[in-house]
Amino acid sequence: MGVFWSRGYHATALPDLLRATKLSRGSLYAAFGDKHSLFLLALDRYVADALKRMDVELASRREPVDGLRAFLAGYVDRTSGAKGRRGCLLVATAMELAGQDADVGRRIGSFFEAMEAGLADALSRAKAAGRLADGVEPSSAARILVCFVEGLRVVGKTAPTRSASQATVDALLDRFIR
Amino acid sequence: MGVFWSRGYHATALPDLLRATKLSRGSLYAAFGDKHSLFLLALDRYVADALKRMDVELASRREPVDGLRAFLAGYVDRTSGAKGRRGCLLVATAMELAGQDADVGRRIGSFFEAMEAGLADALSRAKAAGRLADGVEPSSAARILVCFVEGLRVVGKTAPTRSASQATVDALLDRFIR
DNA sequence: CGATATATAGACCAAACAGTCTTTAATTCC
DNA sequence: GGAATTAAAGACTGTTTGGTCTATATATCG
Repeated sequence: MGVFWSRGYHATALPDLLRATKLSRGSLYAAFGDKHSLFLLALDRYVADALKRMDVELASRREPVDGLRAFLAGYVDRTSGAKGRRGCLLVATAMELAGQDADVGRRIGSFFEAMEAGLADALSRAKAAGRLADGVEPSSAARILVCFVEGLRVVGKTAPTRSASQATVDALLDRFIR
Repeated sequence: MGVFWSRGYHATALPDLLRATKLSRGSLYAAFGDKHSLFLLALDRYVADALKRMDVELASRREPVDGLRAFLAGYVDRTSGAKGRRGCLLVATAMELAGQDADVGRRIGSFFEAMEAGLADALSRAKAAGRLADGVEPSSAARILVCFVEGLRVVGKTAPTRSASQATVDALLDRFIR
């Protein structure tokens, strides 16, 4: 997964995968089929990790606003400095393959849907607790946040400072939370 | 430019470029050097087009709020349906190359800076005209908008409907404008 | 211990890659 | 119209690509 993450699909060559998996050529093909199948597996793992992490951060037992803060803090962490420069397998894959590869396109689409649903849920709970600013609708705010955090990953490629990213996130949240 | 835009750097092969430029192999190398130089030229053109369009949309002679609406409407148009699926050369390049290719990284970084500066300027004018919601700071709002529109391009890869994108943009602007 | 199954290392393949060079055709210029 | 310049077409090169296959070593098991 790591090698696809760092270099993207097309730029990752078989020797890179052999080095990363410490498998021989034959064993790799016996275990995973071909490069594309292996990539799909890596992408699935990346997506599963991301969704699991989001579930923890936005867990319904904690304060929804704290959950949103934790969720966004995670993005600040992953989009600043060297981590930011490394980028995001999901966003890179969306841009590189989602338009042409249906298997990939479906995965990307359903990930965004899942993230939006999780955020909408947390936002509704925040609204029920009276913590949302006037006129904020959970569903559209969730879509805004999805776009915003994916945009953070793009801008993160220029390795902004953590404090700048954090300030941006705080300023955004400030418009939605009371 | 179009062929790099549709397929990305690594996935674009010499034959694709020959077809697109209608040049022979020799002429293409005589005119542009190598693939990488030609790509940089295409990227520069794409960036110049984007900045020029932004300057028009946010031009200081018109109402700043109208300018922001026009700017965002352009993004709605380019990130919905088939256009959305085609994606954005700049974002795709940021994800594919910005981390490893310094020439590309600089161009991406300065583009984001220029966009942020243009937006910050329009937002300050809106603030001076009393059109910004309470507590909105032009500089941080500009950073938020940069992230948001780049995120729109990512999510646009799943070809959302125009009305959904427009609603999201409206909901965001609603938090900043009065 | 000896036979069998398994996994490794890496030779090997055809195709595609970026880039060069030569040959032929089309222009331009006098 | 004929000489000189330019551009086109595509053959060619060495490398690298994803993928297969064979020979060797390692491990498993009766």
